[in-house]
Amino acid sequence: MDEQPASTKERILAVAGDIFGEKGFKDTTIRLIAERARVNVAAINYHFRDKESLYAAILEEVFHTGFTRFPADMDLPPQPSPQQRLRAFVRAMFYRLQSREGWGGLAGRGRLIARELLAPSPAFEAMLDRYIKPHRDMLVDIIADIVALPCPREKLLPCAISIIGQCIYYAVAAPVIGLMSPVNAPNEHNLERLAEFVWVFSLGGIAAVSATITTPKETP
Amino acid sequence: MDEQPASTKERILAVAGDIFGEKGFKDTTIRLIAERARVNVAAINYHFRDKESLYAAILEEVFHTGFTRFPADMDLPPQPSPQQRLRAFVRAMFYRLQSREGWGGLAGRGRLIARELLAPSPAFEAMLDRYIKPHRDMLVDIIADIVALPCPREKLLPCAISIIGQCIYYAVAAPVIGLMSPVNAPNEHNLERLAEFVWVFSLGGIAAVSATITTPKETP
DNA sequence: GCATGATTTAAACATTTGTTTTATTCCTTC
DNA sequence: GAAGGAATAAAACAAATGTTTAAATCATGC
Repeated sequence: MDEQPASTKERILAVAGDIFGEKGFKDTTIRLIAERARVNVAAINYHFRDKESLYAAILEEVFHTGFTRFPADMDLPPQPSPQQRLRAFVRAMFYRLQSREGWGGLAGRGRLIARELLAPSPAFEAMLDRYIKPHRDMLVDIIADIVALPCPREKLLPCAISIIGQCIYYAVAAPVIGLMSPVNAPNEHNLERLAEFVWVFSLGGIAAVSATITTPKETP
Repeated sequence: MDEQPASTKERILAVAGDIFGEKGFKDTTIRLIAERARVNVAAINYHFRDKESLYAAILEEVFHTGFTRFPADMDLPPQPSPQQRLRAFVRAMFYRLQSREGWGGLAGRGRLIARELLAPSPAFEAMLDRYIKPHRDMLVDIIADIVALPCPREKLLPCAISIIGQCIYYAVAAPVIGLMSPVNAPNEHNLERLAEFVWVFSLGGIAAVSATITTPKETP
């Protein structure tokens, strides 16, 4: 967590991300960041004007590194099937949210994203356009290819929400899942297994929804 | 929101739930509660010792009314099929989290639950044993009946997490879903449609997972 | 070597906020 | 109707916290 000296500014960025993720914006104090980064409180305001700007800088950094290190087409073979693309998408999402190198696992930056979903900060709205919307569109494209039927994209959006929802739920509810079912707690060891499960489950979900498109009837 | 006079204590309970849900524990100030409840600040400490005890009282009330008003077997016909029981379970979950009479919709108590998942308070742990674990077990039972194959319950737990995850995601990410896809924003009007969708999607997911149990092979 | 600007530090400031104190009012009961 | 406790109100308190100030230190270019 606390590494080599590095520059003051870098040390602040390094620890602030973890602390913001762990405690949320309001609960995070400039003084705690200063202490963990071994830096004077005023240095934070000097380098990043105020607490809110520091937070915005963190958010930008978190999204950028998360999406560049784990792109949605991560580890895909050439000419992948839409099913394979969905698997890569889900896997990347889990890595981004849960792995130590991604957004930092349980106590780290993955939780910062979860917090933003619950109560978006002004700085978050920019991330929506720059990262999240294109990412969602990519997923809808994949789903459309899996369904392989003429179908308006709006009908596919709920599928995308359900898939993303499963992934993000693991990030949001990590503490509670850990308490209630330690085996399924999202962490480095379970990552691949959980991603695989969500993928299989979602393929089934898409198939079921797809069936209601061809034959617009009630399922049992 | 601000109704008749009622008693001081009741007025505090009524507005505090909404405010805690909207802003979270730390961001909620005793003074704001006092103002909205048209009550003196000291009255809050008088009736509920301190802020944390007030919060614990709210949490207890929220879980109790949520689960009694919308039980998991809500509106079920006699001798329901396991599929129907799943539908009722999902529907009750949506009503609990999203409807005005339940945990209070977007700005209300549903968000309070979402916050607890993300960062459980000490008071929340009691709710786990009293409400959440039995509720989860009920869902696993339903899934087991749908799968209708000899299968250890641990294998079914991820299904339960995926289903609950979808429901809760709508509560957690309501603000962002509202921004990105207003049509699917969880609210009183969409409630039934969203619940129906999650139900169909989940039935498909269970079927897909079920298939991997009988024939332990890879899906495409 | 020094002068200038960037960086860091310690201290102080101003505000917010949970809580307590003390006095006053209200209500029940004898 | 008076007494006594419960409830409410206004004010004060103490701690936490984001920010600023002003001085000290460091680094760089001449």
